[in-house]
Amino acid sequence: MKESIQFTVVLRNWAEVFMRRSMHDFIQFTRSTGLTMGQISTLMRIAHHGACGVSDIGDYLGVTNAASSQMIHKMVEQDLLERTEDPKDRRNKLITLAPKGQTLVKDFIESRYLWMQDLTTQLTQEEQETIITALTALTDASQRLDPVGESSLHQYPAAAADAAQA
Amino acid sequence: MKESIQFTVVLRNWAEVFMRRSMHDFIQFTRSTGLTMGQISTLMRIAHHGACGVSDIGDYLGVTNAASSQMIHKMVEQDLLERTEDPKDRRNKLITLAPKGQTLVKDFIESRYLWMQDLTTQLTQEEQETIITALTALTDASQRLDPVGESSLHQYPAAAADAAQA
DNA sequence: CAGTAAAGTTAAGCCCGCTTAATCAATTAA
DNA sequence: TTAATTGATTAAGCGGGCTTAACTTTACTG
Repeated sequence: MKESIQFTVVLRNWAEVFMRRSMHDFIQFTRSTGLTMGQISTLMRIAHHGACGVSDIGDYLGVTNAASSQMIHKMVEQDLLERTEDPKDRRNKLITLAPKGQTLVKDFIESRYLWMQDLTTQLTQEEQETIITALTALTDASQRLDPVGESSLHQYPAAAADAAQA
Repeated sequence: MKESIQFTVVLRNWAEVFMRRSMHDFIQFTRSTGLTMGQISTLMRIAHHGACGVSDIGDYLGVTNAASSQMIHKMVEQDLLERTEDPKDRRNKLITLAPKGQTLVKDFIESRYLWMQDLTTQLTQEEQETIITALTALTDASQRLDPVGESSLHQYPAAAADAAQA
């Protein structure tokens, strides 16, 4: 059980480092873009989950439909989102990412990626390979625990690796 | 260079998974505690860096000293922070964590830890060991790139592992 | 076809974080 | 000792996010 104790400590330490750094960068990001927490989270949600309804997003954020509708209205005006009618049920609106919104999501993820890349520049080749294995396992585990069908962004497929290369 | 491409993809995927999940949990956390982004970030900052001045925190958050002072005032009233005079220079105030603030930081990190722990329950022993190695390397790299002297919370030492065990 | 339910939108108003500007206290410089 | 600087606080006011409540439109149901 010595392993278990070490495991706990390692996970806590990493959670602390990642969250502290992410919180700070996140605040900078909101200031530079003028977006709120809820708006960024909405962009991430749609990028991962695909088209959503107004109520879906409201539930996701924990606010009323009215608040969700108002937020989406502003984001459509800013060319971050697109709002179309669901042909199946014209009461529903399908909220999707506009190109500008997609770019913002990419930038948001990129800022985290760049930081982690920075961390790894000083690591040995072996350590980097270990990290590849470990993070792949964690990402896959996340996918298993919270599976999602459609996806416009989630999980860069291996085939897209070349395009993803800077 | 095939290795480099794979590395990029893995880091981006993990950054996406971690941030999306963290954003959502973070919003829930702010709602349940009634704290703002800046307040939580302030708690994390002090927990990691140690006692700060009012201006330090303002700079860190990117707001004016007035805003920082007002925020701290409220947090002191809520027993989250303590404010004392710096004996070296009585103009300075030393802002530190009150017990309640420490607990909140721990809870915040704990929520991330629990999620990651959840992810790993399904992984093999080998994979878990790989993760220990990888995250330790990343945490250490972060420490090297952003070293800090004093610390009230940062980096659970190995000796404290038993106490950290649930 | 009425009647009801569901999804969104709009409007009015509250709350609260942030800014500017003025003020106080403590330190440093002339 | 006076003047100037620095750190922090307070007050007034703006802006924006969120809520409740009323309303519109579309879909289901008896």
